[in-house]
Amino acid sequence: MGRPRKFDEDQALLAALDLFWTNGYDATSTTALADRMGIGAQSLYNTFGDKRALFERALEHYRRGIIDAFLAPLEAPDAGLAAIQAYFDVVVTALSSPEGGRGCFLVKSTLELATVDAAMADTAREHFDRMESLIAKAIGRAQAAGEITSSERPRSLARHLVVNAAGLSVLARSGATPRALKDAVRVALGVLG
Amino acid sequence: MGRPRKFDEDQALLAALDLFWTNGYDATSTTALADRMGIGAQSLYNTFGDKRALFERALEHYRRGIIDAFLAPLEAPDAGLAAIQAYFDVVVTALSSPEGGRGCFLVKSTLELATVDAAMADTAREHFDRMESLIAKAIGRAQAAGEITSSERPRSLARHLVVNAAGLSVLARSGATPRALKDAVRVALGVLG
DNA sequence: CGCGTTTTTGATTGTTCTGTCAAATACTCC
DNA sequence: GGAGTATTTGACAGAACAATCAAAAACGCG
Repeated sequence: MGRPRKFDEDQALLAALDLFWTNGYDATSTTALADRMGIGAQSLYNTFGDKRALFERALEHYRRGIIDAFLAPLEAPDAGLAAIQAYFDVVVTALSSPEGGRGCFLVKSTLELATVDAAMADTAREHFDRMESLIAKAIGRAQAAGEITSSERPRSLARHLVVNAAGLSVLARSGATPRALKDAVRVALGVLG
Repeated sequence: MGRPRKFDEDQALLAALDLFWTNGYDATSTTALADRMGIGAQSLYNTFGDKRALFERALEHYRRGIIDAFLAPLEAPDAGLAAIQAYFDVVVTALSSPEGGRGCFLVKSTLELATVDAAMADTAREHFDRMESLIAKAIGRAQAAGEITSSERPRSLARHLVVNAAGLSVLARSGATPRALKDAVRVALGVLG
C-alpha cells in the first residue's frame, strides 16, 4: 500500500542526531536536517512530525543506543568496582576520539534546553538519577566485597562520580587533552580507596 | 555633545547577560535583547555592534565580574587548602540559589558554541587552563604546608577539581538538589586527604 | 537662538526560519 | 490494468530573524 520510502528511518535519525549533536537544537535548521538526512522537507515532517519531535526521537535514540551501551557494565547484577572503572575507561576513550570533542549529547542538550523546556529537564534528571542509582548500587556491592575501602555512603560516592562524568564532557568540549581527562578520572576513582 | 543616552551601558549589558544566560546564544533574539535591555534596536547596534559582539561583551563582563569574584580566594599569593574549600563552598552556594539552576554561563556557552566557534573555544580553554593552574598552585602550597596528604601531582589533583567544578554546573542545570551537590563536593575534596 | 553632534524612534530591508500545499509518482491489492 | 494509498517533489506561505535607514529629538557650545 502506498509509495515505498526511499530512505531508511533509522539512518535518517542518526544523521539528524549527528547534526543536533554538533550544532545544538536551535542552531540546527530543518533545511539543514533534511539535507543531511538525504530527504525532502515534507518527508521529514511526514515521518517525524516536527523539529521538536525529531529532536526527541534523536535524543531517545542516543539514550537507548549510545548511553545504554556505556552503562551496560553497570547494569550487570553483580557489577562492582571493575564495572565502574570500565565505564569511565570507555567514556574517556570515547571523549578522546576525534569526534569525542563534542562531549555527551545529553549533557549538551540539557544545558541548552533544560531551563526553558520541562520535557528536557525531566529527561536530564531521569538520566542522572539513573546513573547515580546504578553507580551507588555497584559501590554498595564493592564495599560489601571489600573492593572499596571508603566508608562514605554509596550514594555520596555515586553523586561524586556522576558529577565527574558530566564534567568530563564539558572539559572534552573545551579542548582538554586525553591525558588531562585520564588524570582527572584516576583521581576521581581514587576516592573509592 | 550630542543627545545623551537614556540608558546605562553596564545595566543594559547585565540585562543582555541575563537573557543569554537563561536562553543561550541562538535562542536569544535581538528583539528580545533590546526589549529586556530597555532600549531600541538601533541603540543596541550603535552601542554594541552586533549580536555577536554584544554576546562577547556579556561573556567578558561575566568573566571579569562573576568568575573573578569566585576565583578571588585562589588568586591570593598564599592560597592553600582553605582557599580551595572556600571556592567550592561559594560555587555550591551559588548553584543552590533560586537562579543557580542556570549553572555557569561560561560552561553553558562553551557547550553551545565551542565546536563551531573558534573564539569561544579559545575562551573556554583559556578559562579552564587558568582554573587548573590556580588550583594546582594552591595544592602545591598546601602539600608543602602539610595541609594535604595526597601524594598525587598538584596538576592531576587540579584537573580533577576542574572537572568537578564543571560537572557541578551540569548537575545544577539538571535539577540536582543542593544536598547532592554538597555531597559530591565533599567527596571530591576528600581526595586531597 | 541655532549649529553640530549623537541618540532615539519607527519603519523597513532582505534573509532565514518552520511548516504546509498540491500535484506528480510509485507501489499494493483487486 | 485500474483503484487506492503513501511518499516524493517543488513551490510557497507566514512569521521571526539580524540588521539598516532616514528623520525626529535632545543635548553642549558658540
